[in-house]
Amino acid sequence: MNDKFFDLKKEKQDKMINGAMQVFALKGYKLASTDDMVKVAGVSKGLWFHYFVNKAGLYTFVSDYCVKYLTMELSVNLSLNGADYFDILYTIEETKASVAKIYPYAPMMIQSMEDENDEEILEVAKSRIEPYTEKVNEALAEFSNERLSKNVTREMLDMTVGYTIKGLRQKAYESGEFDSEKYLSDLREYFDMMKKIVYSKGV
Amino acid sequence: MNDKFFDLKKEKQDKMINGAMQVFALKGYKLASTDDMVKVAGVSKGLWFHYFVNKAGLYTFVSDYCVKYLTMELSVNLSLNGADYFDILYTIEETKASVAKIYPYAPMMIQSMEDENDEEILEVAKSRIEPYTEKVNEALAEFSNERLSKNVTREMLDMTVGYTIKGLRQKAYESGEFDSEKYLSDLREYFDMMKKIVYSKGV
Amino acid sequence: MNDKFFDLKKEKQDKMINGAMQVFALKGYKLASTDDMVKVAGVSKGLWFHYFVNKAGLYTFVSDYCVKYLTMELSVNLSLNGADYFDILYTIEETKASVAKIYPYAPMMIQSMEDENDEEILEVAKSRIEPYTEKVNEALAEFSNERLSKNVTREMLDMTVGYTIKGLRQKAYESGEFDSEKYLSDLREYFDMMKKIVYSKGV
Amino acid sequence: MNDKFFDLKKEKQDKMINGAMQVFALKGYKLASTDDMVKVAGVSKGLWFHYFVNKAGLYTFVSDYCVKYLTMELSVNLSLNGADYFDILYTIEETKASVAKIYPYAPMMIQSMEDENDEEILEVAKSRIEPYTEKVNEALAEFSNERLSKNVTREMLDMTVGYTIKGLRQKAYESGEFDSEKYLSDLREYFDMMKKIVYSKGV
DNA sequence: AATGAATGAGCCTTCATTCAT
DNA sequence: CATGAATGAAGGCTCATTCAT
Repeated sequence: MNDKFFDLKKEKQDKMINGAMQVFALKGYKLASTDDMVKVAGVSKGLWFHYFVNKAGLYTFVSDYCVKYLTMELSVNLSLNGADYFDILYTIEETKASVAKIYPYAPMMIQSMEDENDEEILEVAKSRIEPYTEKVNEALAEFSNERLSKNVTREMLDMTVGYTIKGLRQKAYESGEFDSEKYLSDLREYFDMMKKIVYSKGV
Repeated sequence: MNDKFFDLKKEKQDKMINGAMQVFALKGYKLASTDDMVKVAGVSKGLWFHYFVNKAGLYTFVSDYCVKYLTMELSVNLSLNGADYFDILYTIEETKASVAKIYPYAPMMIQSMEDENDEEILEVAKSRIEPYTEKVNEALAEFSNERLSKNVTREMLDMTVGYTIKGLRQKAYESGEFDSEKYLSDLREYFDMMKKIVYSKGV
Repeated sequence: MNDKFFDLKKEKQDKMINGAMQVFALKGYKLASTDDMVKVAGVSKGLWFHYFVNKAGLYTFVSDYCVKYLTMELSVNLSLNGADYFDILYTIEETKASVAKIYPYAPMMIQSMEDENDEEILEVAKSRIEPYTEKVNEALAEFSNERLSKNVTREMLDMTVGYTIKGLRQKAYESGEFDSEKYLSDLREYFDMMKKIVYSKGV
Repeated sequence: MNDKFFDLKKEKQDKMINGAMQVFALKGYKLASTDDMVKVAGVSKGLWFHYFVNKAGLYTFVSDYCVKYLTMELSVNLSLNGADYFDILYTIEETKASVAKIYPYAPMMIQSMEDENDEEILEVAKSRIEPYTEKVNEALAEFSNERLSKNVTREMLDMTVGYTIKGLRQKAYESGEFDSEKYLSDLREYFDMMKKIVYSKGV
């Protein structure tokens, strides 16, 4: 990319980042069209290529930016946190929800990257998401499995909770915009239930 | 479509159905290219149009076929079944796995139809899937919520189980082909855990 | 072409000739599709190629056949004829109209050949029509220009009469089928008028 | 269409209009290929669609433009005119010939529109030509039939003159380009003859 | 810096032609 | 002899990318 992008007014930078993120997140790499971005961001076609060389370069930048921004926010929020499994996850999703205030499609972009399967960009998508995954795993590592009911393994829990969060997130985008409120309240309800059934009684 | 398709040798019919199903399931309607299908099924470009008029016609046929085939199989398998929530679901997924023996991408096609969001074909995708959804709901209606622990609502259960099944199914396709064995064993393990934690003790 | 075509039952030969003639005459060489001919003649696609090798071969045969048939008929009809300019022309067109009883699109085919401008078949179309033109010219040569009013040259007469006949013929096909009656009566009316205004008074 | 077309340099606009007009006029709607236009106008394939959406849009624009331009010119030239039948017609054709200086295929395009029979575009072709037909009829209405010889009806005259003009126009294109000089001189000669034979003596 | 006109490779679709049955 | 399934080249159209202004 062309670093002079950062010399643009922050406002314009964000308009472009948001535009690209929205289109990439909603349609995936291949179906994201430059014309869509032109319309959504109100920035001429040539400019995208001026700063980001080509579509792949733009994707690389946006996915990178998205993950870095989120990871940074997580660094702040997670450091304060206790070690309950669901509280950690809630904090993470809460952080995403707060990021969505500035970059409304960031949570979906993260998801979109995980689901991306276009050959051309696969490697980029997968590699960029790693720092985020790592951060999450690191945080969850603090949680002691001993608190789990003997009926529940940590692997099973990670799996079902992971898929459920993903499902709820997609649901939160159903209106076209990210519904923060609904998302967090759905999550809270789900986590509350889970706490009751996966922890061992004595706790 | 051209009904003479059914006069072809069953083998060729299935080669075409499987080819189209694979490409549609993996890429979605818009990104599914006839060239891909030509490669995958070893059938020339013109022939698809000879039998199915256009891409939308092919999608309509394949999605229809896929759901009808599955629904038929479900009719057989579900009729024998008792009323345990997870047993019903397992039977359903077991049926999908058995359909995958003949149409390896049928389970993913069903999923793909639910996730489809291309304007041109949206209506078709959504309408074709309904008979299946109905069948499933009908089967699950037999299950009495009274058996659930008071910590668990039926809505929450449906939600988390639904998302988890979807997740496991996607995982089963990670190798490129549907891994039936792994899928059913993953499901079994998950369902076993769930049975222990969502049913009320006395049962 | 494959001469075995003539071993077919006359009825089938004519069905094929008529079918090809209709489609070529109505649409011109390039837009005439084999599928149309299949539909119109009720003869399978392969058969056309079996007897005529390719589309150009079929066109060559049909245009040739058409002109030869007409020329033959003209030989008969014109031999009986006196030497009035318009009577000769009327006889010619009357002959075409009678040919149309058996090959309804023959008159239009003749016209279509004159108007043909597809590169691939141009040469064929132009060369095949020559015997007919010659025949007509030969017949008209019998007419002595001396009868014309001094205001009218033979070239001018040929030209305007030629264009007008062509126009009336196209009009006669407007319904989709050749309207023999109307065509001849239009011609008669036109010729009657012309006789009155182009011949010198004394005649 | 995209109105920004009119922001192009007049020169390029005309290159495109002429290119499209030439190919449409010579081949008719269906056989007119964008590749031909690319070659003839030296303008890339994508650009036609950038400005005119699709082939039908381009035809609509060109036929519209062609008729409007001609009708405008006619408004100027016809207003000065007396009421002789052939003088009116000559002025009309003279106007076409002058339009051909800038848009060489405009006269043929007008003819092509009248002859067009492609289903997809039929309605467009017929409707666009109407203002021109009206204009012509309006002008000819000024002419009093009383001047005609009793041997000649107005209908017959309109018919034969119409067909002859059409024929001469086609002839004027035989070289590939419109031969204005030849066309007008042919017309003049024809009209001169006609004047002598269709008007009643006393005039 | 910013714009959008211009290009051409690629995809859907049609249709003459081939060939197995 | 007859059929129509099968093929692939060509045409309409889209879209990432380039470039003159």
